[in-house]
Amino acid sequence: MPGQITVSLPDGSSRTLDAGATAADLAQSIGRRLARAAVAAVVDGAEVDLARPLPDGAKVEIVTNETPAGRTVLRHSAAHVLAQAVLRLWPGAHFAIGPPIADGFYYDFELPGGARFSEEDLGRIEEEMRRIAAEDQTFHREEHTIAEGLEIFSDQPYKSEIIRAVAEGAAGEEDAGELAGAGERPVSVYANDGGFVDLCRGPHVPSTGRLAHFKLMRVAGAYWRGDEHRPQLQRIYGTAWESSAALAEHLHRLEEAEKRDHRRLGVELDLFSFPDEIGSGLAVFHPKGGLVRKVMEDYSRRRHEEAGYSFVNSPHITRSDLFEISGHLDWFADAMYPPMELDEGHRYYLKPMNCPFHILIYRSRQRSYRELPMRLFEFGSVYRYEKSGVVHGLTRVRGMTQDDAHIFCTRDQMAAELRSLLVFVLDLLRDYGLSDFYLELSTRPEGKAVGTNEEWEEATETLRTVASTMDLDLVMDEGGGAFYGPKISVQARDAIGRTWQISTIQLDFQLPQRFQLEYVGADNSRHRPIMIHRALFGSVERFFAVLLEHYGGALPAWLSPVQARVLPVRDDHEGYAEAVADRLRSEGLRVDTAGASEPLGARIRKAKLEKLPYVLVVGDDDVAAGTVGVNRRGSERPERGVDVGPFAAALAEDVARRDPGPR
RNA sequence: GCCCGAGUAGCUCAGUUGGUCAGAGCACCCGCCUUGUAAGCGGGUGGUCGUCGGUUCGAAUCCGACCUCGGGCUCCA
Repeated sequence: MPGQITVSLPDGSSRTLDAGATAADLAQSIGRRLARAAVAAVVDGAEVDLARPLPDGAKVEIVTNETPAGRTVLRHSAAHVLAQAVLRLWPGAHFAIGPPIADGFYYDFELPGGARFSEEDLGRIEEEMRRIAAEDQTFHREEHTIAEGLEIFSDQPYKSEIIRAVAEGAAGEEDAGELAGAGERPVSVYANDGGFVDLCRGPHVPSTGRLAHFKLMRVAGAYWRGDEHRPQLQRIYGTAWESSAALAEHLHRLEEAEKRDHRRLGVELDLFSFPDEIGSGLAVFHPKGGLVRKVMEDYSRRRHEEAGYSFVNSPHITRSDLFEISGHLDWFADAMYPPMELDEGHRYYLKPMNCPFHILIYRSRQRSYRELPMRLFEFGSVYRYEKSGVVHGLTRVRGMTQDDAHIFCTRDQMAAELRSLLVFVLDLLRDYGLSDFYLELSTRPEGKAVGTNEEWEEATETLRTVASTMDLDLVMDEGGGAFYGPKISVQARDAIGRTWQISTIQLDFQLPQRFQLEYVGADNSRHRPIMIHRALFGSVERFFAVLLEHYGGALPAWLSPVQARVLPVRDDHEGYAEAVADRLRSEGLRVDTAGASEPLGARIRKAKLEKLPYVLVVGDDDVAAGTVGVNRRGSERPERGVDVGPFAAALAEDVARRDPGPR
């Protein structure tokens, strides 16, 4: 029928509309609720504004605000409004890029006269954003030529730079969200009724009035194009959601995440601290934290022993010669503590890595192919002079202990060795309670690497092949390898879905050459081994932090510093409480008692705040019957009259099996 | 390293414009209470207000430098 178009919907149905109808009209024709929730549309596979007229025969999908794609549109639009607000408040400000990100958005600015945002400015900016939202300004999309684009943004150096990058076909991925399509008029901009124009590919919500549930979170510095040699801009982070409930839920999640922050739990549970007197990024572990570490390490040692590793030890400090040979002083020096001058000009360095030491152990005598693979393991403490701004709790420190091992093997052995290693890694991590993994392959860091292209290619391909057999997602990290070789890292998602880099496995053809390592083969001639560097925890400190956050401080019984506390109801039950504690200790359990100087409720509360797996209460009935009252972490109500012997045996069994509960 | 912010008792925090502003709760110590599943009562110890310097008659409060921490950027186990 002339004057009408027909479009098809995702459910296979089709609808007929007047010619010139937009995606908004389509949504409206389907239902008011859909129209209200609609923020954009996907027309024949491309995301477009709701105001775009639909071509006849198009496949159309309405994007609603509560979907991931819809939230992205909301957030991109909110970033746009943020920029509009800032330019209203600071006339002459320059704005750079403002993309949506996970849970929110940001925008980078440069204020006139070198002015800087402070946290207090966020309130004013947010107010201005609300005003713009209240004005319900329409977003108008326009497409321009390069020349027109440069004219529109003639007073905006960062926008101009992006447009010129498009013109030269050199637009990076970062810019992609900022620009437009192809063809003669590749510069797409969005203009608001208020006279504000931003470079943007879109789509945007139809008007600013659709944005209501947003909040500015923080202000931070950020280098232009992520390059520390370029100007530093001011970045404002915000979050935006489709409803106030979704926003509130997001803020609540942030609060919950804060409660399981390992730095906070470290203080609350008396596990570790960072005394100022020692210096930034250098932790001390208190008795309870030290005990958790010991349990972690003991189990790791046991597993390594079973997996055919040999245990070695090496000093924390070495003469510079070692790191000259290894190449660390050429490639890693800026992450090393400066040297100590000793013994008439000899320079000594704290070690930032263990590998050269293990290499010297290998090289201490002639090796036969019969000894390979040789797996040398050490809990090796290393020191790295991290830049002051990057130190962060136990996850980024200046002194750490790696569960480090170096495997020396033949080229023929390396694929099988890597494969069994990956299985070993994942199996071990699962025993500590992590179960959701993916792999990352880091390739040659251009300009910061030793070795030939062929060697890197072979090493990288070997890792890729092995990784691809693991039935896990594999993502690329171009240029993220170590200076001597590519690496696979194991990333784990924790209980609330955050990802952490845990293990790293690096394949190295370089250090064996630099140290001229050899083994005598079956053919009676000398060959060069290759090396695998691997740390499964990454560092004991970081892994400790990850586990603390994963469990929210409620460590499973096998890792818990105190597995059960016995509480006598009255003074006269203390003897029995001690007897119960001793009975449990005889099963190898870690148990303490808390006498009746405080009311039972108060002692229960303290034990709960310490997140102990079990609190055992003993009173008259228990003394008479040889039982305990069991208050198990995570269970609704306590269980009375439990026989001590079976309880002790069951708990000991849970510990032996590294049972993950109770939480 | 860079940008923003913060450092007041072991912890969490109050301290208006510089002048009894050195405080509270928890923790800790001492008493009393003798308790059946998340805070019993009373008393007490404890801080040169991150450090050093400056402004001032007078600084926790204003200024500067440094240290440490937090949020980011860059970097990374």
